[in-house]
Amino acid sequence: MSRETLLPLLAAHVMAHGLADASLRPLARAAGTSDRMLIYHFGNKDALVAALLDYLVARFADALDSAFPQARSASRRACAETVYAVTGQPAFAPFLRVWWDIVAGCSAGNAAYLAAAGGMMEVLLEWVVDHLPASDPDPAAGARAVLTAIEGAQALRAVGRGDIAEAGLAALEG
Amino acid sequence: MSRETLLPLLAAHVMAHGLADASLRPLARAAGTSDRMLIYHFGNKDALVAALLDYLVARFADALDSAFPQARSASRRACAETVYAVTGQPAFAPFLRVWWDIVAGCSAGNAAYLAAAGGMMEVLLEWVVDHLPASDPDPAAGARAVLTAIEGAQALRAVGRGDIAEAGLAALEG
DNA sequence: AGCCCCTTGTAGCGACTGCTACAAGATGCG
DNA sequence: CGCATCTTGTAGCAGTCGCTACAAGGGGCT
Repeated sequence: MSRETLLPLLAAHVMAHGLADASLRPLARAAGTSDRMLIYHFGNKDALVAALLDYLVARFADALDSAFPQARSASRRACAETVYAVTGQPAFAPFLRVWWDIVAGCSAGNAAYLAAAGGMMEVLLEWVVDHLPASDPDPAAGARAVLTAIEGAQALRAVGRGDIAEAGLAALEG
Repeated sequence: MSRETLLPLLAAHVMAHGLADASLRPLARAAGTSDRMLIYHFGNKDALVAALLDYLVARFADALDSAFPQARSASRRACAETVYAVTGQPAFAPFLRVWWDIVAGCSAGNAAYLAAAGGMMEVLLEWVVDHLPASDPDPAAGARAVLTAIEGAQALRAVGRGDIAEAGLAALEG
């Protein structure tokens, strides 16, 4: 039972039950080991969470590549709406749940969360650039506009106001 | 010492230290009372948090009215950028911190948080409608577009990627 | 005076938190 | 074999969590 064997099991538990109030004993139970061994392998809880965040960023990149259409979108709006639609599927809910835990942690000043969030946004930004229409006049700016709209739409959906999000995305230019 | 006397003190502590992991004893200390009395006044912690959320929504509405210019903006983009600029001031950081705790709680399925978030979005939506240019062809749709962009920009700023947020807002139409 | 209700303090419950001391197997190497 | 290093289990630490049982004060009532 090494870190690498443990991480997928720990990540599964975190995606099912949230990251913010994950504690060692439930995590250990989910991974078929003991709190004692988690500390042995990772040193302390902070290091465990940092490793978990790294792992989740990598899994997020995988999910983007596998769950989304390969083709470029027809417009910035279509690109944003595609991401919004796909991330609205139940399979993505655990990811988003962890994501909002991370945003809240960043807002509280947690450095490890900031690093993980930065990685995720970098991955997503590159993905959006690659999926904008080839005709886009300014892909770098377009990707930032799309990403801003996506984040806002997901926040609104998370708080039960998907209606606002959908109207907001529909008003995106081009 | 009634609920009404307590709530401002409790809210101050929550805005300074976060809502997600606020616990009774530190809350009581901040309000100059005891955990025993918090339970006496509110019944249990869930009810206390619900009352606190109600109070925070009201304070949020106040803050919007007092901290922002009365005038209408020149464009949807200008409206979004004004809100982004004002909420970027240090005085607003505690509000945003609580906000992301609320979003994370919503994502975890907490009903009280969902109600509070819904109230805040309703307040904000109305405020944006009232501050769009009078010439806006579709204020309802425009406000939703602006609100989506604002939420996304704030999420990105919270995770340290204000650069993306600013470029995203700059690309907002009209 | 006597009673009662509202408010409050003290003390504690059982469950949980991250983490550690200690010791015992397991495994590999000379 | 004998020694050492890696891995693991058991038990427990001091601290926090939400909450409660019990009792005592205080003020208003008849």
